[in-house]
Amino acid sequence: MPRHWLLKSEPDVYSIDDLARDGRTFWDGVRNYQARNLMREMEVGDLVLFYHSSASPPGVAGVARVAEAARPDPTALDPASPYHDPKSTADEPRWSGVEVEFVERLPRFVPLGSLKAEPELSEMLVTKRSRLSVQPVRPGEFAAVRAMGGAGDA
DNA sequence: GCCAACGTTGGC
DNA sequence: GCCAACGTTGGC
Repeated sequence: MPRHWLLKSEPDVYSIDDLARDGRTFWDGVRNYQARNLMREMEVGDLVLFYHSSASPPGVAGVARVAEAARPDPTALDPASPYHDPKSTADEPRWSGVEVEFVERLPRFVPLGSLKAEPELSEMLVTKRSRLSVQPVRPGEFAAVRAMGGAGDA
């Protein structure tokens, strides 16, 4: 059984439409240890809610899938990258990312306010831990959000 | 643009 | 190891 996750991206930087255009992308730039550790747990085939943060409104825009498990994030070693981390080295990479692929754009965007208003989702982390950019999602939560977004059977 | 929440850094 | 200072995230 695949696990389920939520990944946040600012749509001004990289949106679900960008992923739809690209087909797949390497999820780089995560610089939080808890988020990194969660990404390292991801396995190929795991399903991802694609969340637009710092948007108006914020919310879930689509679904992606883990295409490749975690590997070192090369932007940490690149001095020209905004994600450069001088404490990361090639021998001991500090940060990781995963490859994700586009699955679907939800027919209806599911705003954060709707997630918060749904009793079934009262324990969902995105409604409580607003600053964690990579989150585990329960199977029931994943299904409920897809249904709220008007998606058909998977 | 503001600010609350919260993660990280670094002095001691 | 503590904790103050600081920086960042992200909702509003």
